[in-house]
Amino acid sequence: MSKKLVTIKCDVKIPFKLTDTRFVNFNQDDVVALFSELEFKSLLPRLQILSSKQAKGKSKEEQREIIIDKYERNIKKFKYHLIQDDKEFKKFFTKLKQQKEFAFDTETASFDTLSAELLGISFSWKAGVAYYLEVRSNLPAGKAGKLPAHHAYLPDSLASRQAGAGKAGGEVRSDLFNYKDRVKKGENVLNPWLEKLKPILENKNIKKFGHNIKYDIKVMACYEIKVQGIAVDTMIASYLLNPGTRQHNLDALTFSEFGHQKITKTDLMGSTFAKATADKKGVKRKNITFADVPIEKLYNYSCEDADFTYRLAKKLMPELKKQKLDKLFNEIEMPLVIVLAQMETSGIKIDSKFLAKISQNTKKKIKQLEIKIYKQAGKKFNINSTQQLREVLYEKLNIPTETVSKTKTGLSTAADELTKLKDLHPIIKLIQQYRELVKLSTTYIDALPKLVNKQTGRLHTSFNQSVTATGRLSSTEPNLQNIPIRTALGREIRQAFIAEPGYKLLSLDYSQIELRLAAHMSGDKKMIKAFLDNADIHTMTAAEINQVSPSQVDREMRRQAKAINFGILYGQGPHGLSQTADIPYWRAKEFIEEYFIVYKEVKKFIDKSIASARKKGYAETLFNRRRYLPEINSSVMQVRKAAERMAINMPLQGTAADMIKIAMIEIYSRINREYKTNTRESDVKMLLQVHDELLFEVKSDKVDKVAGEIKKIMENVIKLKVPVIVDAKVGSNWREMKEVKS
DNA sequence: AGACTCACG
DNA sequence: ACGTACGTGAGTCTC
Repeated sequence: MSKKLVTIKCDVKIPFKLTDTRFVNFNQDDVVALFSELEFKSLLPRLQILSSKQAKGKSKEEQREIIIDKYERNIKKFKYHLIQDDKEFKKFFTKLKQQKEFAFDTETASFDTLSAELLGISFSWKAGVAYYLEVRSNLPAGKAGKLPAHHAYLPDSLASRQAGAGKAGGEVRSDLFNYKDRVKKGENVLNPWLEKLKPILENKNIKKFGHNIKYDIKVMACYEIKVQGIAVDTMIASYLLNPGTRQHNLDALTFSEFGHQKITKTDLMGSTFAKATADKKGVKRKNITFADVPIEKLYNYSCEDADFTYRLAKKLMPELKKQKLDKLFNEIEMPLVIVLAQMETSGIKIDSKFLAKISQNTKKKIKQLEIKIYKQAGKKFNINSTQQLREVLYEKLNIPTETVSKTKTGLSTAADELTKLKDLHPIIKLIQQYRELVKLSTTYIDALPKLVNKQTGRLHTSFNQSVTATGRLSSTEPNLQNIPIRTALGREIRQAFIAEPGYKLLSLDYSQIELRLAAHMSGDKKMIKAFLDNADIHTMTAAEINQVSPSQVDREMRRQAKAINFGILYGQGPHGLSQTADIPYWRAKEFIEEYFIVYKEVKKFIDKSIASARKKGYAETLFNRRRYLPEINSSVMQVRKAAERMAINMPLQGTAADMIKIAMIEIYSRINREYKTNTRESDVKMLLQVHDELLFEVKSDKVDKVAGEIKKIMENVIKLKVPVIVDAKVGSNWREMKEVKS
């Protein structure tokens, strides 16, 4: 009997708390037995290996070797080929040429797609068969160079930037195409294998499958190969089929769909990704990359990727069709991939000097606040620690806590709670100011300049297409969808987002798109009329629920009406409204009742959304995007109500997301058709998407024309029962923007 | 790794 | 009687 314990993380659903996380220890052998019995396979192979006699008492490193060995025996049944010389390549290439569709996957030395050095590419067009082309020592030397700040990614160019072959040396192994001669003559030629592959990868009629294919597109673009015929991204296919989960990585899908456990990156590279604790201690972390993995292991790994990407594509596509998600997939999500690739590659220019200046000022102010806070508290403490702050406020200073809500660990110190206390003690306001400055300073002012790409001098975010439950995009490293705007210092940060000389930033945003969609989808006559009359919707709502004429609506009434209009979109109840509108509970309750009398069809729409989600098991958008809501039938009221709110919100938020995605695709095609210059640059670049806003960098003299064209595209994505209004603004930075008159 | 807090739509 | 708006990502503290 193994005594080794396995810790399992469990999400436990319990009444009134929704979920909680517990860690439970089990005997390892029991877990193996249990998982087998339940056919719950995900961890099974690994656990079996680790509890085998062979692995007992071995070090982590030795266990890793055992796992890899076992894995290599596992894939013996597959035909994975390593292609290293021209003879093999020619044989492979003859077969590739006959294919109408295939999966491919690129392996690179780093994860920075602007300078990712290609190590190899794997291909598969038949389950269980794959080829890995090693190209790392075939790179043409002497092509090192800087990316121009304004390189165009697609349609045509990404400045060549291949920094020779690095450590592998610029040895040219091939004599295809008289390659050596051409290099000697100083001709600008690609690696000969890549040159052969280029027409196939660029052929629109040959379908390509990939997993997170945006990455491979960007890598190939570094080699001036413009991948076309992008048919299936299996990550996105999985996302559309099940948007609620985040398990869309290839390893997880391979396992859940085929019961095959792939070798993981960690197994392959050891503790490369292990925590950066070593960094903090000043110990230099080993920087292992794919480049350091022996080719015998790497080719199997890569072939497995291509193989299972192919199999997944073949399996998931019929499933998408069956669920009627194929149109959304083929006409929105897949065409969007290339748009996002271009946006990420373009990046946005940042005024780092300006941020450095703000940083200094902010740091000074933070120091001053610290001193004042310590004085008020009567001692020094870490203000960033909620634990210590809680102790100072609620114990040392005895600030009354009747109104303060609790978190799992004790009394809350969140902004809302502090606002309630702001008149009770002078320290509260100081802490509020301190929090704002520290937040902006650490998350933006100091963080953004560090992420500027050295080659391009610009900030390149990643847009993730398979994260959100509603169909929105998300943005990481850095998140450029949450750049401050609500406070004065926040707006200063926006000022650091600038355009190149000779260019302007152009912003276009949908005006009240979710409310307009609510009007359209509910068919509510009063709401539709308000939008048709181009009236101020919040004023109209205020007039209706207070039963006064619009001219009698004061600021306070409008503010409350605005809160209720937004609250409705999220299924908010009286308590929530009383908080956001800052009115008593009874008043909020009255308001909501009155609101549903005025906007009868909105109430019906809400009820219908819930009923439909209950019947079908999912909420859906106008474009058939789904969000599964199994909990809408929960017997726990809390849980059920939460699912009902999601059923109300998702069709609105999700349809808005669908609309802007369609607009982006159309705009992208327009830009490439009309604004490509002869230097393969573009006078118009799409830079960012912030849910209902698109940000462009546009040649100054073309701003007016472009603004009009884009506005028209955005407004006409779909025909609604109400007008769709897009506001256009232009400026030399993201803060000071003036309306563009059309 | 989780909890908390807070930036955005 | 419960808690109370939807959707994200990141920095920091704590263990």
